[in-house]
Amino acid sequence: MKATIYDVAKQAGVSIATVSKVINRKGRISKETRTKVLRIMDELNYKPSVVASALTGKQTYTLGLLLPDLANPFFAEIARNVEDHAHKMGFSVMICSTDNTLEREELNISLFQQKSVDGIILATGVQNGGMIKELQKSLPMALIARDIPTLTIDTVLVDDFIGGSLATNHLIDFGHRQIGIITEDLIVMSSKERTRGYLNALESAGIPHNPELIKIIDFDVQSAREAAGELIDAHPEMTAIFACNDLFGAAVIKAARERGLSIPGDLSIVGFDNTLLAEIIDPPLTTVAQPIREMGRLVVDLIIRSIQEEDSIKQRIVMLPELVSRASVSGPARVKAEINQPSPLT
Amino acid sequence: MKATIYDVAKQAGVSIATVSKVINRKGRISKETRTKVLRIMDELNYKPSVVASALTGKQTYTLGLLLPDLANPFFAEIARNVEDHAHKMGFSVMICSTDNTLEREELNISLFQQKSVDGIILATGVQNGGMIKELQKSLPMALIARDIPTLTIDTVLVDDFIGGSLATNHLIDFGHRQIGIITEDLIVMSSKERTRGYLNALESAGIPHNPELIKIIDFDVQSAREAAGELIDAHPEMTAIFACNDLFGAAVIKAARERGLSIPGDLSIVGFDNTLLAEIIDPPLTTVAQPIREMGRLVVDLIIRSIQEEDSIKQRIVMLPELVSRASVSGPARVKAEINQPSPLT
DNA sequence: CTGAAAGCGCTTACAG
DNA sequence: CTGAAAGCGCTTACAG
Repeated sequence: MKATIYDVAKQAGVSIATVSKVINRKGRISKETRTKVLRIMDELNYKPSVVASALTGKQTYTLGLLLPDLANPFFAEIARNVEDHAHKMGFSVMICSTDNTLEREELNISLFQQKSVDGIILATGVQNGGMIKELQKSLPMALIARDIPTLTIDTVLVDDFIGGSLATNHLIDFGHRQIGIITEDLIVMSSKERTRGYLNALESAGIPHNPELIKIIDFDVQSAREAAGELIDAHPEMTAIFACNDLFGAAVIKAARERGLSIPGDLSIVGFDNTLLAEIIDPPLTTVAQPIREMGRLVVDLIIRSIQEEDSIKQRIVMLPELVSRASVSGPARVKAEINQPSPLT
Repeated sequence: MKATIYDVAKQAGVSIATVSKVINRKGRISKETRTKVLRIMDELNYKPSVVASALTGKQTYTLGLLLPDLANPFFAEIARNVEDHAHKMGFSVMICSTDNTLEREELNISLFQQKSVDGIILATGVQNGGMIKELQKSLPMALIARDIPTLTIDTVLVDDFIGGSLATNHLIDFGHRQIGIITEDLIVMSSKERTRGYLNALESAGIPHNPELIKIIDFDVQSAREAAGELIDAHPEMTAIFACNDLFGAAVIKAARERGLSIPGDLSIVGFDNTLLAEIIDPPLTTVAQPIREMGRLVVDLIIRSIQEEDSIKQRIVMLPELVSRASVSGPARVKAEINQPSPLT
């Protein structure tokens, strides 16, 4: 029913080799037969089978993308941008969510292999560097928004340490001294770095850090909300929270409001990622922006290069995050009050 | 380098036909050779090539999913659930965003065909029923969260008319009479139906509807916010808005807050979809829930059935939406005031 | 410039 | 129960 290369060849009165050549613009073909073959292909609505040509040693022109959870806005935006640029480069993308379990990760990678994807992009937190190292020999891989420093592998990510500093300094600049942080498990590299950035910013500002102000939680909105609540209840002196992603930021807003706190009046909040969420939420969330679009474009470029060139030089592209100032941060109430009072010194 | 069926056959001292049979559990194979082959397969870490077996007339075990925008939380959640159930059934899924343009839609469908996907799930608003009808002959298709009533095609969607009524009646029950609506272009079936539900609810309650309270806009958050602003500014008598999706609902909240209105005190809002957004936002958004998880499961089941059975009976599954009551709705201020005043009659 | 033939890694009758 | 052979729809040397 669907036309094959044989149908085209027969109709055009040439061999399938010739048809193949005009499809792939390879070898020398006379203009006449080329146009004729092209015309027949069009008439028959012939589309070469990717699976057949893949079997002959060519590519499948599909990429695998592994991420923790497609329903998470940050990863959904990553996926969208990877997808867009991949399409532009002639690749489709197969997407799998792993919920960060090693089991689903291995399963899906093995699936990708069976389906002969040309390369795999990982946005997921495998700690299993050994496995990846092994796989990498036979299949191009790249990391996005993740880091496995021990591996020679194409990587594009944001400097999370700087991001954490940026967020914390912003708060410090506004006069905050008691700053809480809510972060994911520190085995996740990006969380660890953001937390390091937070600690470093405090230290640089000469603010002693209080370990009790650090909450490490699982990645789900509910725990974020509870953690924020506990933090707020236990530390009335705390005037600001750095939430290590926008989802957590939203959760902090909720917890604060439930306790009758106004934002930013009673509690300032800065998030991370600059997803749709930060924009849409009320108050709009001040956050550290990852250049998601650009990052998506870059991983795709890296992996395609590594697909097309044997032994391409691996790169590690570190983007600099930027603070996007919105409405969830102000000076702490105490400071405000001081400012409003006529200073005794004037 | 990667082991093939030949390697396994040689190692096991059998023919490739035999290996194939043990892989596919077909034909009669002695227990001994089966275990032997299985052992060798394991030793060689052999995984059958899906592309080779696909070429032999079998399936590719991949599904295509076409949606307007993966970065939109509603569709991201659809994608996640489709993906999950597809994996459970042994299928991978290739995802493409179309931004609802016909051009990208056709392009991506054609791509899916070249890659020999086993079936296509459409969550996208093609009006091009003719094309789909044609394609359907050669390739199983199913619709999710979309409707093309003129087509005999597997479909699972929510009853948008009832959804619209539910939302509006909820508002009416709370005493609202001047209810605005913000909806996408009415050529999108679901929007049209939700709006019909809204009108019908008003009519049933004997409330004359005011055409000026209906805002039809493009699908983007910015226009939603502007539209909400205009509605609020022009109609101080309006006490509630039905936003045809949660994203719009969030935009309405913003617009209202910008104007110093309190929610739900001054303005009640109900959304649609019950995405993560509705939960995370402040105030939590009362909304009409689509059973996204269930819907994802069902389309996958439908399309797989239609892949496996020639001429399967097409189904159209209409789920009933449910109102999820949260904090964005209360009685209108006027009514509240009356309630609070000692009634002159007592 | 064009074509015959082998081969990619499987599956599927068919024969034994 | 097992295997030889053809075929799926292409591409790629190689010959002419």
